[in-house]
Amino acid sequence: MAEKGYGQFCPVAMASEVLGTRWTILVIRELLNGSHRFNDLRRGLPLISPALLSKRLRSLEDLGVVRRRIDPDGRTPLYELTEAGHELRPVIMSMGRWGQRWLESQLSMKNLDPSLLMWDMRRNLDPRPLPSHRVTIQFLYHDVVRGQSRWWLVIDNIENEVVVDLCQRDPGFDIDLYVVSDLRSMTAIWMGIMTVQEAIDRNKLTLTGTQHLKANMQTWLGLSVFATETKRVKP
Amino acid sequence: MAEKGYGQFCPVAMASEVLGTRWTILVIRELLNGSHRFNDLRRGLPLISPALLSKRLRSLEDLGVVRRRIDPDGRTPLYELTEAGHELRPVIMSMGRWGQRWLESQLSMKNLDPSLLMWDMRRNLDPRPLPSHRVTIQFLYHDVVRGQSRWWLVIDNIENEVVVDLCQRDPGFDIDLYVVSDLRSMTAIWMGIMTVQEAIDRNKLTLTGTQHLKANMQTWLGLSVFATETKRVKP
DNA sequence: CAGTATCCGATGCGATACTG
DNA sequence: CAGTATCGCATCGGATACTG
Repeated sequence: MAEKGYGQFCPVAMASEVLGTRWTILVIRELLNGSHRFNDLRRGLPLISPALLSKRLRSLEDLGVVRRRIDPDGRTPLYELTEAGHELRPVIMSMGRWGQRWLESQLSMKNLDPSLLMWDMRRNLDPRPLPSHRVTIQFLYHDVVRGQSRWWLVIDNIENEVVVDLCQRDPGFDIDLYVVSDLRSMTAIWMGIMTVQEAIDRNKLTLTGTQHLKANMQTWLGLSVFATETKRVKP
Repeated sequence: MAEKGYGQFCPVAMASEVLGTRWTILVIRELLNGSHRFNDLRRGLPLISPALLSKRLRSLEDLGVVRRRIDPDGRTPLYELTEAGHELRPVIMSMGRWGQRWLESQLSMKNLDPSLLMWDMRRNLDPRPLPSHRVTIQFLYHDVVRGQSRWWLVIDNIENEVVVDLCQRDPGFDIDLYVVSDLRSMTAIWMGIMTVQEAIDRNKLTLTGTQHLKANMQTWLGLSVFATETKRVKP
């Protein structure tokens, strides 16, 4: 590697020079998804080392893609996208669409991760079909090691604002719905490869609880933004 | 680097895992631009080593993005994009648009390369405003080292098909138009940062030859596909 | 919580030469 | 023309521990 660049004035070359370094695209994806704090970013990127995340954020700041601010409330830093950063959305979206269409889901299924899945669910959950009082949903992945197998989503209305909380410990509330599944199936549902109903029919998913929540799971469980993209390779 | 992956089932992560390796995006760009032969690809990627290009093509083949065929005419291999490969066009285009809008042109201008520029021009030249007989245009970059400073484009009609030839040696035909410029200015024109007329007005470009060719240069010189994208950073 | 500091190892990749 | 073979190094980034 005498020089790191491609030596080309072509905008594609320039762009892939800066976006092509490891983790960069995923850091931007997290920012686009609404993570702003250092440790929120880490949560969405469990395998990145803090040193590297820090380095990437700094480079992106130098590039004019990320702006670092101090949270007016606390004194903790916040990272947000600049206009240039927001305009990367089409890049990330087109990559995701292509990945969903053309990469074997088998590949995805090698990267199962209950923590990431639940974190995504928390983010995309659609509270509209839910009742207006507090709702607690317990997830149990029976094929996952203890300690990562049980999760609780608590959806609440606090001052007319919907708050979704994700817990790894029993929050102590009455459970409105129990969701029992294997991790693979739940991930497949999330990715749009299988519907809730199909999973139930194949005995991959068991729902126990209030009828309303059971019947509307496909709706309140907001899927991955790429779920509507049709697979073009063996699903 | 214990493992090379990101450990995420997210389609964006999967896609950037395979598209993020060095040179991959540019190899696909070249294939999208219509290069199919190994050495044509090398010409569009002067800094890649043949070993690495070979390796990338193989990976892309394994991925189902590239198909390798034997040219029926000769016995030389041809590389072409599969359907999955063609669907990467939105990814490359969005990256290019973003690069054109948000990356300082100064950066691009560090990567000036007359050979790449002429190769691009040859490819994008629009013959429609040209006369139907053979046209020869000589380019002279007065600030470029001898051996890379003079180029000839020969546009000809052979059996009702327009053929554009790029030469580094005088083809011997009468010259219909002389284009004299510095490499930086010509590249800026190509990238849509400056118009032909502006370059002439600023004494950055001199045209000598038939009136018709001079007057229509902005048209027959097909610009970079990203030239219409407006710069959002200092041009 | 939000990072830095340090170290070190794997490996990606460049350089060069060679072949069918 | 279309690659393969080989070598060796730089460097990227992972692991770990520590700090304001």
